[in-house]
Amino acid sequence: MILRESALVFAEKGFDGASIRDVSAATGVSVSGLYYYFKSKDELLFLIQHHCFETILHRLREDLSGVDDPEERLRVLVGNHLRFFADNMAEMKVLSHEADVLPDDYRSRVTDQKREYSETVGAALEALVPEAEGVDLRVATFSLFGMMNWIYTWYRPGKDVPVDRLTEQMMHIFLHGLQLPIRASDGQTAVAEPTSIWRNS
Amino acid sequence: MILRESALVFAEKGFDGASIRDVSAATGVSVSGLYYYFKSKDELLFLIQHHCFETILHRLREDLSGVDDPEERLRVLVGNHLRFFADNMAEMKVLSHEADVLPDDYRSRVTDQKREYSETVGAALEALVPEAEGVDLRVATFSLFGMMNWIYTWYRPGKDVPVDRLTEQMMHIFLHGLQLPIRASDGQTAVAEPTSIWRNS
DNA sequence: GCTTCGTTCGAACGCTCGTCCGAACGGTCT
DNA sequence: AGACCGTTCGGACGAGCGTTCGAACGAAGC
Repeated sequence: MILRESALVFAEKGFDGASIRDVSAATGVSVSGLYYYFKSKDELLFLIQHHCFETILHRLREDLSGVDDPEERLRVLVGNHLRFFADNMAEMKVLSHEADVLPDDYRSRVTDQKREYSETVGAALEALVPEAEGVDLRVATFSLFGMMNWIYTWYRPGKDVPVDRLTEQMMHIFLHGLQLPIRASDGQTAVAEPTSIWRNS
Repeated sequence: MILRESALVFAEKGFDGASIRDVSAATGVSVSGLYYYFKSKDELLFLIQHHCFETILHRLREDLSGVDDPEERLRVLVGNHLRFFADNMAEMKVLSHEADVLPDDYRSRVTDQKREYSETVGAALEALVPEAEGVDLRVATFSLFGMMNWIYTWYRPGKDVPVDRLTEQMMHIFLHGLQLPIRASDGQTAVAEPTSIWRNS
């Protein structure tokens, strides 16, 4: 598939750093042949990103349907995200890196997908910690995304822990942390109040 | 300062996407004037990255000296990282994005700095959870880095929570998570064993 | 056999890229 | 005054960029 090969090239050299001729060499399709399939280099990038989000959103809706428990929903979500990431590292690197390179019309369509995705995550989180009024949901959401998305910089499938364990571990960090005892202000150890730092004031 | 203005340009357009003429326009220095200060575009990028790491490493060593408590060391580390990030969003975006664009000789020097930095973090973490043999330190370390580094995609100084609170919140997530009760396998709630998922087998 | 259609390509277009050259500037020394 | 020096610049260089055009292909329909 041309999209996949192109994604590899863009992931390695960056979108601007890779030339159409690089893509041509990698895919075996002539330069003008590429322009038969895509009407511009921008559209090629858009198609990669759009197809990627389409797939991940599709799978997410499928796997989430019928799952009601908030924590379980989050687990499904993280598992899905990490599995897709690990299976499509090149595409996801392109997705993370070249988010704002596209001209407005293309970009807004990808942004819409991205918004739907992160709102799904936000909703799952909100369902999980509804009791904490004034929770800084934004920080929590993006911290989770940060953990997950950053793996394209270090994770090597086959050498690092498998995706299932990665999911477990990140879920654990996010829900329970390293689980050190929390020091109370009187110097003794204590269990944290769930909402201790989650209030906004 | 030329380095700072250049970083802004590179952050906005990407290193390959930005031309020397863009940098010239942003800095007010003529194109050939720039080549009086830097012998190539690559060197300009290198100087930005190198100077950035130099500063952050310098401050880190300063702030860490005399701090012995492992948890406190981690707090200093996270605080430093986030503060520097928030104060130099453009440079840090360039640092994150264009890490592997440089030719080998430049890149290896930046990689050395990066290694020193992440080993400092790794050591702090190891000191914090020494009791857990077979801890997957790698996952923990990069999850923390992910949370922190990802902020360049969403954090807006002045609009989001201040850096101090951000530090607090990320520390809390990383050490204690959202603090939901952990379900034991018999269906009752229970307190997690600190090392529960941190063993490797 | 001839035409049409979807597909593929080599070669060229105009343009922008990173880099370099030679001249010009304002000081400071003799 | 003249010579030198660090600094700055306009303008040019070849290379490579994204994109386009017209020709060539094999298969399908008449």
